[in-house]
Amino acid sequence: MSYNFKKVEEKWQKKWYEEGTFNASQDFKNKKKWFGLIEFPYPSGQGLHVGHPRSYTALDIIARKKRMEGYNVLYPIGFDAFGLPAENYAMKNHVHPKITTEKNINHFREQLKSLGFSFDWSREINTTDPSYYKWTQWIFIQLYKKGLAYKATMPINFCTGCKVGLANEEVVNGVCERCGSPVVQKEKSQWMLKITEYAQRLIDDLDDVDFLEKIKIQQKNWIGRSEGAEVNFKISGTDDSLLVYTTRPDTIFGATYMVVAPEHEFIKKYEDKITNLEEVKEYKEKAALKSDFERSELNKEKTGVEIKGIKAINPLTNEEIPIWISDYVLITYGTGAIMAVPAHDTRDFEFAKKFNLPIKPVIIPKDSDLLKEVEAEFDYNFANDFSKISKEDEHFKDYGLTEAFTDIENGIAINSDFLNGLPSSEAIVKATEYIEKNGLGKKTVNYKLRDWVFSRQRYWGEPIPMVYCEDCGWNPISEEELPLKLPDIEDYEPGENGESPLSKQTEWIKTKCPVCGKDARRETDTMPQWAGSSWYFLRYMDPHNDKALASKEALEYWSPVDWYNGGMEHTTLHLLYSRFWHKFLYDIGVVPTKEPYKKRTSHGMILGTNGEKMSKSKGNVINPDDIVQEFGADTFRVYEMFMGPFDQTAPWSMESIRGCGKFLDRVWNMQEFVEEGDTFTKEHEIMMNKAIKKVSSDIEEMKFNTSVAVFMTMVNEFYKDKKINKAEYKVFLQLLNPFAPHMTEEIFSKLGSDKTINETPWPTFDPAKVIDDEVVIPIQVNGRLKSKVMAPKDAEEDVVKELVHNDETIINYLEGKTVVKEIYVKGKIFNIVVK
RNA sequence: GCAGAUGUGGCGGAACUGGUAGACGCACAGGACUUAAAAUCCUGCGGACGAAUAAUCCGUGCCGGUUCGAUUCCGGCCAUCUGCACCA
Repeated sequence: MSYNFKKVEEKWQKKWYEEGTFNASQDFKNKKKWFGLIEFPYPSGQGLHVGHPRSYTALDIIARKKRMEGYNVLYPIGFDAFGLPAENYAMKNHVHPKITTEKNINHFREQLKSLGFSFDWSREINTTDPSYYKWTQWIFIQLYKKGLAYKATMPINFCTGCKVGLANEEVVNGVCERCGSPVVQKEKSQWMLKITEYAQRLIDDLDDVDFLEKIKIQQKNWIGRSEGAEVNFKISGTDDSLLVYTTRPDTIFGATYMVVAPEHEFIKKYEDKITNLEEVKEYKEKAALKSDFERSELNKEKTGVEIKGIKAINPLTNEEIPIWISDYVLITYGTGAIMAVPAHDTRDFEFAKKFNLPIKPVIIPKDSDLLKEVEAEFDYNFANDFSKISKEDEHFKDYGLTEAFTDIENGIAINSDFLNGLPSSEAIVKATEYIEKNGLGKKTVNYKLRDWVFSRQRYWGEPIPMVYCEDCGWNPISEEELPLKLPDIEDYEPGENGESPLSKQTEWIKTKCPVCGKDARRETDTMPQWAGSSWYFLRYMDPHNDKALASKEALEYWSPVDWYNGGMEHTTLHLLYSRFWHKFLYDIGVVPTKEPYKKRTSHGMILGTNGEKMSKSKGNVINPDDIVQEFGADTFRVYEMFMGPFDQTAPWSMESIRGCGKFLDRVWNMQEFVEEGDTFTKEHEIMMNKAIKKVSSDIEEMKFNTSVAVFMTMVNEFYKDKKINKAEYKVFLQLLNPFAPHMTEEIFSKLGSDKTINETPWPTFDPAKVIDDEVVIPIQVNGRLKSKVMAPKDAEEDVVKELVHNDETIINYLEGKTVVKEIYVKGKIFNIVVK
């Protein structure tokens, strides 16, 4: 009786998808809800990747279990369909992206259905559908109205060969991914979203959600909060000053020069005073020509030019110090200018070495001999005479000044007047107080996070619903006009100088100003791919609503997403962007929760059989269709869950998947010897209870691989004496159902049941029956296993002790030795310490 | 450089809050069935020394520590992977 997976899988899929078995009920009042979410795919021409089902199967298992536990489950699916590949394909083959997208979606849908996922297909969404992106545009307008969307001139990646703006992922090692020409930065006026306004809340609210710790850490690192101070350095001979940001105000006494970024306005301001203006301007221009890649290239020599003719004054030492221009200072961070403390900053140290600038130590390691000497003499200013410190000087070694000393944990201030003798952490506080008290500057917080560049010079994206009028400036179109539909075009080539293809659609661009009614023009840039995915989970709650992005009632009931699984590669962009949008929607009263996702987990990547990342060029791509064809969906699902820990990478193995197929065949063939019986047999009772306990908790902890191992062990047990009864078989099938839904439903119905497994409650276990009455107690001597005895599970020490001392191996072993100590851990172990 | 993760048989991997290391699967070997092969079923399978399923020793990246007992805890290294990266 061999198993025909093709027939069985088709039968059940037809039943599920035609009858809408998994459509989430609209019962908003009487049932607990559970909303499970996976990252909706981009429908690429290559079809589904074997990596997609890993995540989808995992949450499908959880969703199926939750249904059996009585939850009203929402497990939806959709397509994130705007994006580059469709547009590039259109350029090459002159096929409208709409057509390729539709074709690809149809293919994906078939593939997903062939795997038996319990998605609610009645709620399928598509980000390129105008009824969907109407609300993406609506959210943008709300952001604009609250001042969170603004225009700014920002550099774009521009390919000198294709004359087109490129996305970051299209720039590989500084050249264009397609033609290999160098990529330069080109200034362009673009829409920006003020995500920085939410930086602090995006950090703080991580405390309230259940995300994997590594996800929280990555998000925090990305946001990059740092505390420090802004300090003014006077420009010598003027009332003006240069503002810097520092996280180490305790090192100001060691600031021996300053540096401004090439783009800093300072240069323009002092043009007439700078005596080497030509040289400075030349440096500035050279820096502008460098790409981001070149500028941040590793191990590169520092470059810079001194700005001659003006000096700054260190506010604490009152010494005149030089000002330099260098591209190691970034205009985008802090104030675009720094005070350089070469003794205690690695980059400043390198720069000072190269240009022979003074290096003045103001911190000393707390365990150095020199510190003891200094303390004994009560003279923290001993080194003010720098001529004494040279490479030959013994003291120099103690300073560790062959490199910058940056350790904040282990530093003591010296050469720093009122800070002398303080550990760095205290010195920071005291220095900051001093700065504020004396009007030199103030305490500040900085973030690495930049505002979100929201414009793309592309066709296949949501049009930005903004209009420019000569008199009124930028204004959003009226909300009644939404959606602003993407016009159908035939020429997908970019416009002049990397403009969007829409810039050539003269008729579409022409419009009236929404404020004054005069002739005006539309924005031709479109939104980035991240836009549609920043709120899609909300649309699932009420996907067909044309009055709002979702009804209040639906949002109240389904929010937040209970469990969101996705890849680590989306931790810093998609996950952060969607949290930002959600917080904004919360602020304007659209959504009821501060955070969109209660819980976030991640899956590991599936590698090729050679242990490398799957890629066409390496020829190690596994096509899911071939796998389903050869082994069936159930085997595919079981294998992907069995292959290793869910959150870690795992290589594909054709041999191992065969093993999973064999296991399912054995499950099927148990029908040949199943006996009548409506309770567990005595011999299987403990095993069944243990299995229910283990599988139930494994699923919640995503330890699917060990659940599959439990199933295999059980089957081996049933085969030992070819003994299983109907009650045992049924519970076994219920537990296995989330993993292998088709086969288990089929056997279940053949065993004679008026319900499908999907309609039965999840099995429960009896806590009293998960421990054997008799347990094996290992006996160790000096921590090494020597023998074992059987004992009742709650046996007291004296009982076990007697058993142990009657054990022949142990008697032999203890001969001629002295027992020092005996340790018994109830039901676990007996250890004898001997001499 | 910073942050995070990982390191256990030939391979993928188990091991609860410190308590029998190697569950389960793959590969491999032997056997049963078969004219034969495939499939299936049964058995073995970390290493050393053994005829041995007798005893002993070694063994969870390396070195050391705590403990009756360490894959697990602590300190110090090494290697690999993934993010980020001149963030002052």
